[in-house]
Amino acid sequence: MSSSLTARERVRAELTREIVDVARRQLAVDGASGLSLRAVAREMGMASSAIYRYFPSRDDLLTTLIIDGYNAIGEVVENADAAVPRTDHAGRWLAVCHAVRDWALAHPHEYALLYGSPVPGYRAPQDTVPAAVRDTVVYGRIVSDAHRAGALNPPGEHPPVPPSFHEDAARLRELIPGVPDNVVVRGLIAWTGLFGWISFELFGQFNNAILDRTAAFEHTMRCHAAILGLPA
Amino acid sequence: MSSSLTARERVRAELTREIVDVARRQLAVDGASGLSLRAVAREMGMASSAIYRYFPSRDDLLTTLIIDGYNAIGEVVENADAAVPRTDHAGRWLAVCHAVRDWALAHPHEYALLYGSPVPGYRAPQDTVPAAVRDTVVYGRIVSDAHRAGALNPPGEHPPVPPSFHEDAARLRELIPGVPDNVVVRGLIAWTGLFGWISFELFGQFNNAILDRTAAFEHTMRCHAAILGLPA
DNA sequence: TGTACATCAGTGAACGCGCGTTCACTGATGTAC
DNA sequence: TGTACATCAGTGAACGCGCGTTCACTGATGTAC
Repeated sequence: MSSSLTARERVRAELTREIVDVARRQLAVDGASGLSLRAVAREMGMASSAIYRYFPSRDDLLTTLIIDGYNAIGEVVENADAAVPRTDHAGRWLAVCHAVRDWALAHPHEYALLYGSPVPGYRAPQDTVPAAVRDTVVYGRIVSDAHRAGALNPPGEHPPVPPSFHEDAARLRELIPGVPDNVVVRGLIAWTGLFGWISFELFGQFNNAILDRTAAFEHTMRCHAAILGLPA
Repeated sequence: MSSSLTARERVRAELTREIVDVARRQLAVDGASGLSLRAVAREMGMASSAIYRYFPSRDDLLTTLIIDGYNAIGEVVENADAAVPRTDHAGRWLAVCHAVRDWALAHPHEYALLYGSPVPGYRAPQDTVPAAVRDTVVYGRIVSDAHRAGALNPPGEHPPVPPSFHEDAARLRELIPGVPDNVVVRGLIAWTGLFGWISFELFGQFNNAILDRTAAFEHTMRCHAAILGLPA
């Protein structure tokens, strides 16, 4: 119960949250390498050394931002999926695609922190893993739901699966239960294709090449659904 | 003719090259944000101000590194393509895929500079464009060669093409001449899938998920070829 | 309810570091006659 | 071939800035009796 917290504890929780908020705002403006404890302290009107009462180092603050970011994407994806009828698998896939892209366009630097080049000198601790797979679980569930509904039939030829991929596919089935190897690959293709697209769009590779990106994205993700074998 | 250069000009050209080499080595170790003119000067045993006789600013040096990087990828891709018989279109595609990935694994920080998060505060000038599309031209040629050979038939359903994507597809046909819209999309999917994969692998998204990455990559790119409709 | 002590938040100065860029200057290389 | 002048490369000091982190200290909040 929150009323059982002492005044000190409540202030501490509040200030911790505020530090993270300020840091996130600076991240949004300057990018990860522009994030500095001193700047955060300055904006909060406190001594730079005071931050160390809340975060033992800059890297810990970064870790918090990363976990928050993954959770933000995870939440947005979960909500998008939940808003579509369970049996409309293609619709669910399209909804989550748009959700990720919209979030990325609204938070480009946060997206870059999660899916772009690693921050030099920073080693992500294992704590980020649960948050990092939160969205992935949703993609996997959509595909395996479709498979369980019996309507999943990826078109075209399927090259023979090499033995060692068979092992990796087995591991990936923790996220997409029950589907055969050729569906796992198509899932991988959709997954890397979704984020490959967004990264290309955000990082400038589509400049001078694709103008109506929303339309091109929508169409491309529809094609991914067709390639996955999701009934339209 | 190089013998017509004065001694001064020859030394200047040599030193310029050496500065770029040292900078590239530092980039490889510390990443883009760790690249500093002072460190380059230190390693070359000259005053930091001397660098300014060769590059007007740090950004200009970065631009040179970026252009060199795109050219390195372009060359590697061109060579890989050239080593495969012209009519083996799937083989050509697989060869260029491996070429890009091998280069990226060997030069992770350079790859990140080209395809990762934008360097904060750096605006890429228009000069980088010709080098940046050098590899893309090769992918486009493989697909349009296959199309011209009459053997290109992307399997599965093709969602209706929205009008504004039709316009973008027309622009993209400068790189993949002659192919219909549905092939353009599949080309986009293969392209974003290739780089999406490599970025995921390099930036850590495959940790704890895919172990034999070379096998998984090979298989996935084979599937991309099948999806494109390249005869195996 | 009041007092004594422990815990904690926040301060401000300091350490030690690195950076990009400018500027007046020296000395060597190239050019024109 | 030799001299006078212009061009250029490289120096070293300086400007002005920012950073992460540590440390001894003050003063307020919480706890135990």
